[in-house]
Amino acid sequence: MTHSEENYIKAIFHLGLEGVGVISTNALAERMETKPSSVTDMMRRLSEKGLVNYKKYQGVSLTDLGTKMALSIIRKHRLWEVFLVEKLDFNWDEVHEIAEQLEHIESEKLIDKLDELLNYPKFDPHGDPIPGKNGEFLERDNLLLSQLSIGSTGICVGVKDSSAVFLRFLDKNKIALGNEIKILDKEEFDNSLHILVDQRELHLSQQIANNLYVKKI
Amino acid sequence: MTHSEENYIKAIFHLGLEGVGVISTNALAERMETKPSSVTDMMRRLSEKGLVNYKKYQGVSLTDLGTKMALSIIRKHRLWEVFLVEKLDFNWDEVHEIAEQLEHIESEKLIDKLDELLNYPKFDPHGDPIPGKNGEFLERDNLLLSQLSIGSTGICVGVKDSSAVFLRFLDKNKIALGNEIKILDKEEFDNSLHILVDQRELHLSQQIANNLYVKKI
DNA sequence: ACAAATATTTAGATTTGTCTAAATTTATTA
DNA sequence: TAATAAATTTAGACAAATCTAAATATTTGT
Repeated sequence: MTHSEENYIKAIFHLGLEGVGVISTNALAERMETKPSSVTDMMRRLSEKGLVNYKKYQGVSLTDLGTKMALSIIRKHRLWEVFLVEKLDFNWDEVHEIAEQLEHIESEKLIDKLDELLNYPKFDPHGDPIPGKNGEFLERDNLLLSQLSIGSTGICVGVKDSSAVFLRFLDKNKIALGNEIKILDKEEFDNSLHILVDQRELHLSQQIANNLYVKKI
Repeated sequence: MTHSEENYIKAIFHLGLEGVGVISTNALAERMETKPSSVTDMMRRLSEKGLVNYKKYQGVSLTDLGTKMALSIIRKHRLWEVFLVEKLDFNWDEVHEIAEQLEHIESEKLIDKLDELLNYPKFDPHGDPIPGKNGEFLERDNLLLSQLSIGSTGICVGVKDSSAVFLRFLDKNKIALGNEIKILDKEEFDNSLHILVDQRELHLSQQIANNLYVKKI
């Protein structure tokens, strides 16, 4: 597998998790920041290798083999992210780009050893679950902070948007994974929230609340 | 820089250290396991980028910029090798191939942090010196075990051949970097050696002795 | 259900890195 | 030093991954 092929496989997997239904050439092109014609070419190649189901004009999906590959790449990506944060002291907003490169390193043993060094983590620094060595993959509950009702409390377990800007916003406001967040009030007008986190009262826009995963307690 | 370009730069640097004089297209082709015509193409490209001095039929050498690049890649390679051995418990015969991939990861900060994690090592697991962040590069004394005279003692400081077969031979015979080796006798016929290492008497062929670097004491 | 809009694919070109075969230059040696 | 051998470069081709522009298919709206 080339790096490019791996990146397409990963993108198809992520689109599959997000949206429902088939994945269109255009959607994939947008995700890959490339042109639809390039996607068509690549789909033909991946289809020949048995990694995707592709029929002209019918959209694309991963085969079992393709899904296995995707999980392997995502496992590598997320383990490397944990390594960067836990062992090399990177901030969670700096690790994505480096992990994008490291995820393509080929060595089963390397990943197993890394997993061991990190003590078999189940989640990456953004709260995303790390697929197991044999492809086990438990999706996290996708309850968003914006879905909690007034008065209830949740533990922050992940971010939906893991862009550096969003992560730095959370840092600035001292909101971290593991924090308890209580919904004090909700504005009817814009659905913004008044919350209590760590003894502090904060005001969060709906957009922020839409990008924080919580576990209700 | 593409991976391929980096590999050529590295190969030119290593050939420069080994042999004397200019580096020929054929020598580089052999080292890169490719065809001379491919080398010619690549030399033109690297020359345009200012990384090598290249004139048709005149051989090639690195520019200052090319040398800086080579040292940076070698630094990354060797730091990753230390990481694999020290932190992930790999044997010294398993790390080269993985480091060949890792050396192409782009992130200055990553390498600085790795250097720090490993406590600023000066040598890799094979005893090769690790270039500094600013391009400092001290070549190791290149005294070979085969050059020691009878009765003298040296500390094993490196291997010239770092192929897995040779490294496993050393493991099998419990010869490791740091060991003291005393030359007990030398056979005139084949220049093989009788040595004392770690209280044990061993018999080494000249070929083995030609691939072990020592520091005389 | 047909025309217009949208999505997708095809055709043909480009870049990188490679190859083989042919041409050319440099080195050797008789 | 001239011919032969060896080394090197050129020419032309190919695969991967991309692009633009044109052609084709599908979807939508009236």
